[in-house]
Amino acid sequence: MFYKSVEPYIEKKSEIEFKRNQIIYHEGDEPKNLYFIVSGLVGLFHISESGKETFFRVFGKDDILGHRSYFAEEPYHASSIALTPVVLAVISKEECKRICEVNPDLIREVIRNISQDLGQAELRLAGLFDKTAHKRISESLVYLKLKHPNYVWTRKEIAEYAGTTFETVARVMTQLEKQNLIKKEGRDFSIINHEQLLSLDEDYYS
Amino acid sequence: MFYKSVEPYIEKKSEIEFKRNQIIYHEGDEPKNLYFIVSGLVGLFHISESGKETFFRVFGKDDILGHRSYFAEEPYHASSIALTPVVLAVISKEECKRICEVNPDLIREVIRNISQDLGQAELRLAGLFDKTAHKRISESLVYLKLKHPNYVWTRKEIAEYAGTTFETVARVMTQLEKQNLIKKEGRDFSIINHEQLLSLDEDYYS
DNA sequence: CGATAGATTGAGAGTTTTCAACCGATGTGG
DNA sequence: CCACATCGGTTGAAAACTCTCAATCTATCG
Repeated sequence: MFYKSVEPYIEKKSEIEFKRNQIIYHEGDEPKNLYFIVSGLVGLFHISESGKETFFRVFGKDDILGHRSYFAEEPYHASSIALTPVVLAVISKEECKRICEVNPDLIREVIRNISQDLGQAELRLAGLFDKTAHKRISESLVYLKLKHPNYVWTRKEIAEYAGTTFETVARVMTQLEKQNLIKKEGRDFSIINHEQLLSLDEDYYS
Repeated sequence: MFYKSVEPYIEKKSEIEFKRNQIIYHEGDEPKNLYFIVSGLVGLFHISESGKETFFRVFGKDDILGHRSYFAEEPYHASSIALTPVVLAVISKEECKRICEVNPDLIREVIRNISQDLGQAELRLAGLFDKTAHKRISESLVYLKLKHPNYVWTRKEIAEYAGTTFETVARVMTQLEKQNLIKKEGRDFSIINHEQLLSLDEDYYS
């Protein structure tokens, strides 16, 4: 959505390609560019001291990337990794500054987007404290699958999004399949009943 | 910090007062105003279905309030509550829009602020998944106490910030006092050794 | 000084993690 | 095109951390 509204204003455009699992930028680095996704899927991950990974956000076609650190004027707090082969449009900080000045819409868009992400992050925070792993996993399955139906999410990615371990994800998915709420298909899965999956009471044990 | 840079541009100014524990706005409400804190302390809390509360953010003098929802164009995702007696300057959405147009600095300030908060929220998310309650509590003690040294934080508030229960906070604080890292003073406490408190190994059990 | 909100401490329960072993899918080189 | 290597997934059992519930204590304030 972003890229389309900014593209006309770009003067110096360049594109880069990344293979699956390649790192686009590292946690701790100073942001030098803004990126827009031309094609592919990108995940934003944080790795803690103990080595545990957390999956913060997913980005898809036309999404902007690296904007939080750029506008926060901070180093990256997490690393962006290509989940599929990815093509990015790169825009330098200087160019971005210029575009923001001639086209205030970009900044309006970005501030709305970041504000929404902040709300979402805080509600996830509350959920991590409040909800069982079972519920968080159900919600993550719906969120991730709806957002990118064609990508095959690994148990590990789901776990890192939901804030749990891949073993727990596997267990919960087995249980959800027995309840006919999802269907495992190889390593992929599909959702049979969205509403029930989200309104889960989970006092069901087979 | 915000209020000072915006004040000169305000045409219609009005102030409201709140007593301790009064609710400034409710989760779910549609934002109609922006608020600036003239004096006092405000907490942003979310209450989940099960009744568990989470403490998202603190606001103090000159901070802006209600901005996330305003810029996200969403209803409030949490409630703002006066932690002390509070005086707020109220600015209508219309006025805010006008100010943003004549004074682009406000929006630059806000986007930086929200971006930093998003980073912080996501790192808390990662910490909730990764760190022990003990460590999260130590960090919360430092954060809250440094930010507002004169406010007497309750165990409940600390717990809701750290993502744990007040009983666990009480236990950890007792332990930290035995290690001479903090000192309990009535219901208040002071920090004796910041660095050690943050670099805690916690394999220490007395 | 009594009332009340907040704090402490103990013991037991429960979810989730951890560690470990094993299984199955997928993809590649011979 | 098969065989094997590898990555991802499943399942079990035990351990661990934190929560919950409950009883008791203590600041603080009218």
